[in-house]
Amino acid sequence: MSHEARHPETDFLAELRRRNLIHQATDEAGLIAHLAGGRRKAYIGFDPTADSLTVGNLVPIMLLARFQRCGHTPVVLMGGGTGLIGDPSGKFAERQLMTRERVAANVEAQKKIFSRVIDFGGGRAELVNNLDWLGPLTFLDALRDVGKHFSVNAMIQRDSVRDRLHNRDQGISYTEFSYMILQAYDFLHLFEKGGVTLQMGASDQWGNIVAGLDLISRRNPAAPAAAFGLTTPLITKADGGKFGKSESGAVWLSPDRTSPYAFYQFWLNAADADIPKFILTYTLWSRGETEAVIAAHAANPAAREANRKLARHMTELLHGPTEADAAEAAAGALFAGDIAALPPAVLEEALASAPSSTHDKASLGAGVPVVDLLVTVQLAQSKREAKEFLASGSVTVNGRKVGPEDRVATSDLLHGRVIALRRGKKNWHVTRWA
RNA sequence: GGGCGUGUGCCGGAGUGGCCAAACGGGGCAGACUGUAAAUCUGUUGGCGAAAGCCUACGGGGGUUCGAAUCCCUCCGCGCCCA
Repeated sequence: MSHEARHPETDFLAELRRRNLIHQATDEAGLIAHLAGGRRKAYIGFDPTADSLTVGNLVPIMLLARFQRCGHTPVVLMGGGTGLIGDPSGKFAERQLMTRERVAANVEAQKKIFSRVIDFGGGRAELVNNLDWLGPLTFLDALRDVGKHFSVNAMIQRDSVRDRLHNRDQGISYTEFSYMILQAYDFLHLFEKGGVTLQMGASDQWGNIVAGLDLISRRNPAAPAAAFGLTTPLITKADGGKFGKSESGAVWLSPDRTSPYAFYQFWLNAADADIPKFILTYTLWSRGETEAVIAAHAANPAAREANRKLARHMTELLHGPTEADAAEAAAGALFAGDIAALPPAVLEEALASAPSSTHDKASLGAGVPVVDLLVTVQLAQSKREAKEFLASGSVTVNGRKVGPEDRVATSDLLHGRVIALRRGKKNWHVTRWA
């Protein structure tokens, strides 16, 4: 792993500013001095709402990685406790509670992702679960020690709560209303017991972060607490679309949910106008490198050099060099040339990471209608849709355009075992016959 | 508690007894152009079927009618006004 070097910058805030990653910060001057004063600890919380995380979570994850590369100690906070309650921020409706088993399983599954970009060796980073301290907390203790410091008057002013209070469709339960108290308590706990002095997060977490700082200062009225908050801006796309969605839905960070191939494609397909921003926001490249790549892209976007480098970098970071190689090879084989002309070994290797399925070779004898194949392989949702695709000339078999009446047969097999289907410009599917 | 209004496809929003699987816009998908880009233009957008057609669908249930998203009853959600 290339956890070391590569990131010569040591001034965390300067690095973030260069990359336009600071949205809001409390007492920025104080924070600069604080970080300059030694090795510090900062944390970001992650909600275990699913068994994986998406590219939408990548900014905060990378934020911790950057923090580490600047010589500090990142702390990953898993919301094993708060996840049992549910964050009302940004939600228009009360959510159904997840079971304890579900939350615990999600926490375990998410843990794996962090070690890909953060080095947990030798105490260089920490991973904690707030269930460890929220679990034992009794209701009475929470009300006396924590709740007493919160003003309901202030709490109902919070956007996340106010929206729900004024929303005629959905109110907010006492449970979700209490969420911010728990999250504030997390900061207090980590500050007092763990020496954590900075909480970071996406801009929608500002309220929760400030609530934590508030609680810390109320609990320590004598000493002005050296605790800080920092948020990153919301990542938007140039065309106004939501970042993090591909044709097939959300882009996840674990390979079982989004294959390295699809992950690579996601970055490769970034719009020109988004490339500079994505490079600054997500890569770990040095100042020189980011500037060079961005300049090259501006000079000749059609070469797509920046797209490829970005896709390669991100895929390697999350899935490792071997998977990145495969994704790159597949992209080259499927989009850059004549697939039918590739030698067997190259083809086999190139397609290793592309979506695929296995079929019975015997059925090829009579010929399999492409219409049916498209459906079974899920390149089309229904037979009617499959016919539509075929009629509009959007389907190819081994790079050859086919029509509604066409069938695939033994003669279509590449090297006796593979038939490559494509629907539309970018949707490939490799069928293997045995 | 009373009155008025409203609930349509992925979303917004027309439609007020047959011509409605439902105008129009957005989004999605596909084609052309390209660079696996953006913008633009074109087509398409419930399911099954080669087709005729059949099935499911206009908040839930029931009814009137040859025929209902459209009329009636009732229930539910939401909004506004009065108490």
